[in-house]
Amino acid sequence: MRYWLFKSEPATWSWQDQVAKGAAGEEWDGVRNYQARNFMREMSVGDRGFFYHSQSEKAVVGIVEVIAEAHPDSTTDDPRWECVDVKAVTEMKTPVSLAEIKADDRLSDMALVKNPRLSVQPVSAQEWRIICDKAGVSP
DNA sequence: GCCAACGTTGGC
DNA sequence: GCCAACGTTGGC
Repeated sequence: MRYWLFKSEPATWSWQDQVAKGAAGEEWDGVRNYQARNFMREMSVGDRGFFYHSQSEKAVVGIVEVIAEAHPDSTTDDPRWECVDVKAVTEMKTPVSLAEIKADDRLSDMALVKNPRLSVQPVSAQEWRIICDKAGVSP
């Protein structure tokens, strides 16, 4: 199983919206970036991902699970764009802020820090554990 | 609201 | 295939 991070503007698609979809989940549509799309193509059902709120909040707020592998993005006719489906799994007891992530030397290699514009990115098993620990949830 | 960084587009 | 222009993103 691999770990990922999904970034979303809460005004467009928030953690609360994701939770409201329940076990049925929702497609992670709207990605129009090749790097992000390629990461989604690498995902398998059962992979876990952090749900990150960009803009005003700038914090990891929850954990989602991949429930369908990459398929055409229903919001466009352009066959280049694909997306996976994810469902909400766990809400962070304590959201982990970007400032907190930047302040931790062990997390300095994260794409979130190095390439903040990449909307879907991989997370190492170690980074996963560290952030879950900060969030007060089990990995 | 501003600005820097980055990715994409289109002309050559 | 290169590069300039442009649009978008996201942190501050």
